[in-house]
Amino acid sequence: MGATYHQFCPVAKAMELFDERWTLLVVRELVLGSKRFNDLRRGLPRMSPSLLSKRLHQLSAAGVVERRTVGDEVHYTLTDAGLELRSVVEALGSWGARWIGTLGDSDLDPRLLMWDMHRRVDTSAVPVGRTVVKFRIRDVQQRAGDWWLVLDGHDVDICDVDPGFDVSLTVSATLRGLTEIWSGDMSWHEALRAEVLGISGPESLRRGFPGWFVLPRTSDVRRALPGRPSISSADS
Amino acid sequence: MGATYHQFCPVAKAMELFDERWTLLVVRELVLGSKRFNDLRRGLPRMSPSLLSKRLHQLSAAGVVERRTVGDEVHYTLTDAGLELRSVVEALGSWGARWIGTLGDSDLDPRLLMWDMHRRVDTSAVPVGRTVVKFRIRDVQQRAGDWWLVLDGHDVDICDVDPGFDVSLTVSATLRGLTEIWSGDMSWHEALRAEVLGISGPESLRRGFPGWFVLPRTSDVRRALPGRPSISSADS
DNA sequence: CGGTATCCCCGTCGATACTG
DNA sequence: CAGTATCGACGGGGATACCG
Repeated sequence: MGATYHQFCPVAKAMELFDERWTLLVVRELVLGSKRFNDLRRGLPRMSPSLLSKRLHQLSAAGVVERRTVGDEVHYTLTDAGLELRSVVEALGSWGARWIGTLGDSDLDPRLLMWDMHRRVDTSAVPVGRTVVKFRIRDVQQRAGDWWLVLDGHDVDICDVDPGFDVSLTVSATLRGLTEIWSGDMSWHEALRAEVLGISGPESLRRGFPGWFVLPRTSDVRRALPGRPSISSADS
Repeated sequence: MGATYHQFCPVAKAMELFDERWTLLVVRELVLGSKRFNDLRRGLPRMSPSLLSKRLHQLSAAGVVERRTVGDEVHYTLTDAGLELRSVVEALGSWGARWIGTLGDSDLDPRLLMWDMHRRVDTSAVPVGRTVVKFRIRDVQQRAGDWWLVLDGHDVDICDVDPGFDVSLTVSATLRGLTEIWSGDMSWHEALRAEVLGISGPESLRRGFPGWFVLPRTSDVRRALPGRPSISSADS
């Protein structure tokens, strides 16, 4: 499959596996906890199912991934070798967060963003009972810009069609703004002040809302570049 | 050049650069200290010069590498962003050392091995004056199996043709054996006992010889796999 | 030494459809 | 849900030659 470098160096041997497109992103998804084929797909929207299938086979052959049937579900999990790739993924993520400049428009994807947000909800921080957050991504055309996050106990669902529940809170944002919050380039508070973000609903929910999410680890990485421009605030 | 993943994730953005074949190995060479085009080539024997050139351009465009003319020499050096890739290279190298099993025959390369050994000589450990070590890789055909390591002060040269100096020490080894020593799968001592290595010459030199080299960092990594089989010694 | 230029092949990947 | 099948293009990259 992957071509060999004909080198004994362990970096080269490792890269024989990981220099293939998508491979390390599949690992990233598994590190983040996705186990099922279609969940992996949601985290890798542009990847074709056949290629995902192929990569899972390769990773399995390499001893990184294990495929198991659990009840009537198929689970892909990391082996011990795979778990130790977390350090590689984190090193790359930290480097990327520090050194990659402003994202291009084509890197912004509401589906992927909402999928990532939905899986990083801290359910213990959300009020008891059902809470429904409607997201409106202002600058994305109707269909793709409306999302409903349904929180209920430990269940977190993200829908791109109206599930029909009463909406507890409505969040409006630009795609870039919400992505920059999520990336750690801007705080929720800064975004509100800059009006790339708006939250409407009962004050207690509005205040609590930012705390319902655990930002990705890379959001904490100190930026080396002037980087993805945060709101250059004259005050504060 | 490299295709985009259309993802805002910093891992994905980083991999847009590094999922291309050879790219991270070029970075590895720079991390190891090579600066000049033809030195880089020596550490990447199977890479075509045009591709190396292209990769250097790409890395330069990405802000990882800087090309400078120093006197009449051209130097490629890592920028601050590039220097921080050391953590990525080391994470990959450690993972590879732990989890990659036995090397295939096609991963063994005397040229690359001798090049790597030559640049990890601890000149302070070598006797003063000129010392010439002749290596004979037993199982490699004449031409490719004979190497001369010329040590003189801080100068270290490796030759694949007889430079004509008196030989101070002769080392004979199998290609796999010497590679395994270098990889940390076997100690010099074990190799001597197993007779995959032989050293002939004055005893003081013979005894000192192993200490003239600083093994790669990954040689210290604890193996997770039964792995590249070390000599299974009944005794110890 | 420090690269470019060229050429062409073949494999990868993307897209889409389809199946149990 | 969990994949496989098929198919075509496109361009990456290997090899080699060549240049200042």
